[in-house]
Amino acid sequence: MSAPPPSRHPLPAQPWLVALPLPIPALDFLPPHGSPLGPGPAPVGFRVLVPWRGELSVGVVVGASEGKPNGRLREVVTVLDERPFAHPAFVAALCGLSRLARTPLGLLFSDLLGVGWEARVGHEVRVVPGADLGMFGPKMPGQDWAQAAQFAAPLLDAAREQGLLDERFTPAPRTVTGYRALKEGGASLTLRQTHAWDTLGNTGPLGSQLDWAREAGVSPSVVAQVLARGWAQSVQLPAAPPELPLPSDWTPKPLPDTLPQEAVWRLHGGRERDRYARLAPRTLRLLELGRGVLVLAPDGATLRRAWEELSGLAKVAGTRAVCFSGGLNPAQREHAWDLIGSGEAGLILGSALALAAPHPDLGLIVLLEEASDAHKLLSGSRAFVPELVQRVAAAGDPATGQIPLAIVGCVPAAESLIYPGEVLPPPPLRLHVVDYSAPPEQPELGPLSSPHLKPGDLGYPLSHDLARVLRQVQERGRQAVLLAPRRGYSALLRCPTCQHTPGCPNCDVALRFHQERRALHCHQCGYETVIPDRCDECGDPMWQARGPGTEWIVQEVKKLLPGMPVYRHDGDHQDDLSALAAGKSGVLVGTQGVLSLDAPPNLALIGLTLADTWLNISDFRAGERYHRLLRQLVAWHPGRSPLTVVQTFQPGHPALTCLLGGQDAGFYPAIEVRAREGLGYPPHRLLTYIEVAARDRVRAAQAAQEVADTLHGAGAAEGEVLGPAPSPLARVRGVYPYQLLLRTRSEDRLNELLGSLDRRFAARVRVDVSPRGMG
DNA sequence: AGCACGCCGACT
DNA sequence: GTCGGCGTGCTC
Repeated sequence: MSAPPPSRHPLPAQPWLVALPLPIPALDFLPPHGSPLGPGPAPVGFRVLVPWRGELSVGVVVGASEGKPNGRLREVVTVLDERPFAHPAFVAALCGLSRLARTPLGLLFSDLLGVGWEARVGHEVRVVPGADLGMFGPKMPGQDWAQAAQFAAPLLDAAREQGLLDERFTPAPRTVTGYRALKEGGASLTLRQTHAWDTLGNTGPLGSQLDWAREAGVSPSVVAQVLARGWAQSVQLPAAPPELPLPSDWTPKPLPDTLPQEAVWRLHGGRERDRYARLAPRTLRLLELGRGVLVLAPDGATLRRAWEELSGLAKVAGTRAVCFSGGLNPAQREHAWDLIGSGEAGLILGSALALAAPHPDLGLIVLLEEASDAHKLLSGSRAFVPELVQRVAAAGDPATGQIPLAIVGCVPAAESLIYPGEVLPPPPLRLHVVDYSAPPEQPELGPLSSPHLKPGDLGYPLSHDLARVLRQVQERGRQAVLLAPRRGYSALLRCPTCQHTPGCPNCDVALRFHQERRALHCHQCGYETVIPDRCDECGDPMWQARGPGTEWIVQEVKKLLPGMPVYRHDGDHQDDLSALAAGKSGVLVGTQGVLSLDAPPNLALIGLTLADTWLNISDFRAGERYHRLLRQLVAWHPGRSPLTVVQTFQPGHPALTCLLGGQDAGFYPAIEVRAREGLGYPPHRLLTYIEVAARDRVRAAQAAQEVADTLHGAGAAEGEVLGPAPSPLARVRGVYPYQLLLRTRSEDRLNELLGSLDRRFAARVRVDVSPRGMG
């Protein structure tokens, strides 16, 4: 950070590879001349300032350049850090993924490094002694150091490129605007104003006019007058460290550490709190040894609960816990990062953004709910966090090697079963299945089955069984939660005469019906329209709703239980649930998102109104996802086991029946692993999704075929390439996507095949090496 | 991502 | 004759 002496290095230094937060590959820059870091190895994970399009931009050093030094390279202007800003294992993981997935490294960095892209430095410039900047115009730096901000950045860069600019950088802590008393002022002050001025002089600078007024015991208008009359001025003061979320007081009672010692291990089953209790002794021991523990959660709700359960351990171990996620403001992020990098905070809990955490000695990474789809980033890189976490753990520390990885969650992903570990026993279960498909002589599936129902007389969308227990909930003043498979009133609106369903003009999907807004809404692109009076196919004025959504269920419950408070919680609408949280009787209707809330304390009943929606998705993970939802539901309440009613047309699905059979959380994933063997699905093969899309349908189809031909030309075997096929949504946001799937045995093989696609095609080609939620 | 360059349609 | 659409290519 000090001024580089204006001497030139005689040796041609090896360029550094620098990632910028842009969707481009890492670029080469020469080390800063005169820097002590110059001739040594590239400072991986350190941030640098580099010339970029006439200005300066922050980048992260990812390694030494492999190519031969190109004569026209620019130099790094300064190194911003004194220790790695991103963990070297994180950098290595991103480089590896970037190579395999053909994702620009900069895109991965901008998605996954959530702090530090703003250089917090003072920047001063002057002309190199003896040089003349006159050719750049009149307003250029002179012999004395001056703030760089006064000069035009492109002109400074031109001088920099010519080697005519001397620059120095100094750490610039965050500041806040404050107020300081001046000895001399302008117009004279009143009595009160003099008092305010006096107070400010005695206390020293204060952070705001309001603080100042409060301190002096006067009204804010008085201090404003002191300022206006020139007896005080605003100054930049170093900002106090921002407040970070407080750790919880709670610590789990000490248990012996019986967890595995392997490099990668897992812990599944039981209730969430049981798993944290088992994890606590290992975490505590590592923290006491001064090592770091990083816990990664897929979503805000899981992170909040992990923070509740684990953050109290840090204090016991004599260190600090920090929470790092998108919820922090920039000042908090910088402060938390500083605490991590210095080793002051040993326990780090966070979202994917915490994966870069530069703790100097990580002793364990804990990945929560590895099967959750929320681990799939929705932003540009579409990275899958568990895949990255594995790479980070494997890359490890140059000194200590692989970082141990613990995979912890409700139900193991089929991919996790290869690792050693433990499955905790399931919590007590009270489950009742309502069979919508069955004639009445079906055997009883639970304590509340009604053997005398006639077909078609089961009740829909609330079955008679569910209605009866709902009435009991009301009579006894208890609480119930009903899950509907979707928001809105119903899945779709259909003409009973001609079966026509209004579709989205942009996306070729059926529009969802929203009763409340009297609107048809596309859940794909957001298109919204009013409900047409008549079917635009046959002109019939009648419409019929199909497939219950939250609005419909709310309406049914209100009809069934007059006087019972009914609340709704979904993506469109969140009622105030404080009455439920206080234990008052009521029914909550929501989508799967209600699982991110704390279970209502008096919960006696959970109803899954139409389970089949989780199975009808054409995705080979549908069964796994459905099973996980069921397990999460029955383990939701931390202390009791509410009656769970599942209404379904497929009561024999193993994802459901294995719960009734008392199997543990590892049982169903093992079934999945066996079933997927013959299908060539993960974990037996790596699945890669390739999308070829263009505005013009024919061009997209031809390019997709060309991609397939290229893969076959590169030696792809029968069964390694599937497709191309038009996407199930024939048109999305105005483009026609075609899709291909690769099923490869190994990463090397995948890399080989993808290598053949490293050229231009007549349509946009996108590769996803960890696809989720597709057929 | 931005931003420039470049090549074809509707307009002051 | 230009203005402007977005396809293609580059940034060290």
